[in-house]
Amino acid sequence: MRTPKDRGVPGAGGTSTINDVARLAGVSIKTVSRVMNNEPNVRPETRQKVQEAATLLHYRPNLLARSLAGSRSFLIGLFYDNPNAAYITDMQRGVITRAREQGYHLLIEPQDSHAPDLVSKISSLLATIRLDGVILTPPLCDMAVVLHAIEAAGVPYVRVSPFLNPGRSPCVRMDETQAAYEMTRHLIAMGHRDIGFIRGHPEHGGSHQRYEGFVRALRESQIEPRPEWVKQGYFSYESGVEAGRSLFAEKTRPTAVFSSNDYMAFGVMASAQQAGIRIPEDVSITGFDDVPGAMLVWPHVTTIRQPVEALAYAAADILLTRQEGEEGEPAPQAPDRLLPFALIERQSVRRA
Amino acid sequence: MRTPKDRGVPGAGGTSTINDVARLAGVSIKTVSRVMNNEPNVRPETRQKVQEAATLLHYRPNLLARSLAGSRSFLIGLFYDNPNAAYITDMQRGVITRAREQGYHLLIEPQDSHAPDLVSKISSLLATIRLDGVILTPPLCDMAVVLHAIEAAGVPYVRVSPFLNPGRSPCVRMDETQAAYEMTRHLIAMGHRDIGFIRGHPEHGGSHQRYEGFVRALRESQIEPRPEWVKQGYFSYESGVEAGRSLFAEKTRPTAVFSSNDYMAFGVMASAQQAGIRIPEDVSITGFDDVPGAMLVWPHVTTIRQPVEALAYAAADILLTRQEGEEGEPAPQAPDRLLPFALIERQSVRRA
DNA sequence: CTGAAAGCGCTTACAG
DNA sequence: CTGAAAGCGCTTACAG
Repeated sequence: MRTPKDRGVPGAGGTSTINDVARLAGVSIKTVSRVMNNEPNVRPETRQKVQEAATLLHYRPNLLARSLAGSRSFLIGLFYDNPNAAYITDMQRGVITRAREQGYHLLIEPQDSHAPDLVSKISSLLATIRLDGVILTPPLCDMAVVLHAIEAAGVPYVRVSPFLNPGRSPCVRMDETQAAYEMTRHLIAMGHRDIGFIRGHPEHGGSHQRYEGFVRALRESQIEPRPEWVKQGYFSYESGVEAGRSLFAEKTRPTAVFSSNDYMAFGVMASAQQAGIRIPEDVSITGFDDVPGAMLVWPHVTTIRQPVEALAYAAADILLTRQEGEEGEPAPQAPDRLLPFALIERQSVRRA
Repeated sequence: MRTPKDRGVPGAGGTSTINDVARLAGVSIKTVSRVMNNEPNVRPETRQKVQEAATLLHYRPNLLARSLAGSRSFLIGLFYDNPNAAYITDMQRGVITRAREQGYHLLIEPQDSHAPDLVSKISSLLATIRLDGVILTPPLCDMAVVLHAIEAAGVPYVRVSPFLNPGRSPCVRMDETQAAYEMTRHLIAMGHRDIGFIRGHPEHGGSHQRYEGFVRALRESQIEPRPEWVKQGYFSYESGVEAGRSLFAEKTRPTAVFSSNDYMAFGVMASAQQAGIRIPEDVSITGFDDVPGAMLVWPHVTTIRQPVEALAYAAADILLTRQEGEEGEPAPQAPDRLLPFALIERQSVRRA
């Protein structure tokens, strides 16, 4: 008779434990622990003996036990509230790629940023399961209450593309302002001076940065943005349709429209089509993000490629590198990591 | 001086433990455990005392400790190898929705189904972290070696849309054959008799079922499928372009093309456009899946809506319901759950 | 209805 | 270079 969960013979179907390995190798469990964690101060022969025993028994350290006894859980949490499937899967892929290099796993925690109990949910989660780090994307990364809850729980976190509170935590980002600036410069270089703009969701920091880059490029060319050509959108296809309708109903029409993201650009294109406005013959369209759909619509959309997966990888890297580092100070003010974007020219823009 | 990880005063910033609650409530930790797990046999007053103490201390049972001591980890794993972002996020959403109802969390484990060490990776993962259940999607759910590894680890699993080995595990699915059958019937009802077909990736069971439904509907109307109108695709946009080119290069052209998924349908549409073939005037197109892009391309694609999120919810439900159930027998041969699909008519089909 | 003891599988802090 | 002891925060199996 053994414990209720009968593990049977070590290595035979059931899982073997550190005790099984220690016994087989003829050492203490502490030595097995040292070997498994690649700690120094183990005689080479001893190390090998242990490794052989571990291999023989198919031994894998139990993550849960390591977590409870030690100071690491080997779990990273990804918090988000974003309906863009491509963005989410790219983020996940980037984080997992880096996490796996170090034996970490990813817990995904989609959150409703408008839920009244958002903070208590996060606090509760963090108390229930000790995460070694959390990655935050917009708009959660700009919510002070969220940051506060995570800080209160003492969990390290990295923010992706934050807007508010720079310096409050390590961050990864691309230069959204510069990207919008360059896109606008591109339109101007193509001969456009009458350019409309569809703003993104006001709760997303990127929306403001993109607008800022747009205005900066315009003014640099002595063009004043015309308020009637700047429409508010919410990053959704539908909001793009509506913004497009409103824009194309103005007395005079711009020759180009810069949408703060691709989905809205698709909406603008649909509204143009309904109004009998041809793209790019009558009006040029540009987007932002380079989602897969940008190659699906016709004409294909000129846009900015966000390095989402690379941002995610970098965010995980900050978390895990610090983890491995000295216990001491949290690395001398880790500077934000800035990743490059790319302007992708396709068929939705033509010379004015 | 306390332990190295100084938790400070219970409830003040740090996390409180079952001991803190027991002390404050004046009971044993076993009683606290009973209350937290909603077990019977606790006097109402005792229960209340404990609950008050727990609330006061912001007590949350440590998931890792529960896992190690008990038989549950409160962790579900989702294994997949699928590039379709919408499918993945829908799956995740469905699983998480159900999992949260019971305090469970989701670990995502994308896998390369062609990796030579796939099985050892899965075995290793399962030994490292005791999951309470695993959900498998195509093509992983049809790989015998994968099923074997999970069974060897003694972890319950549910398969989504499996093709092979029916009855080997609980499954959730929609009737893919019937869906393809109905789509084909729809085309026939619209006057089409010359119908082409783009097959899906041969490693995905659905590919064969969809083709089978197509052929069945055709034969039922005394139409024999023409081999030169059946092209092999691989579920990707590019493979759709290629299949479309090949199809439209045949001496005679079908009046409709049924693609085994939407992305290939988009590719077929692109190849048609390049060949100067109008949709739906010259040829009707249908897809399968109803990905967001189906509403982005023009004309919008008539397709089959898969209940992905509902399938995921159902899969998690099977896992968690069994979890809660009797320890004894694994529920008398849980029947597969069959979920309804929907045929979505849009603009890519017209009467022949 | 309640609790004391043992133990889950590891790591920590220490001693040698 | 190695190990014995204690403990992480819970649940299990019992006893009363």
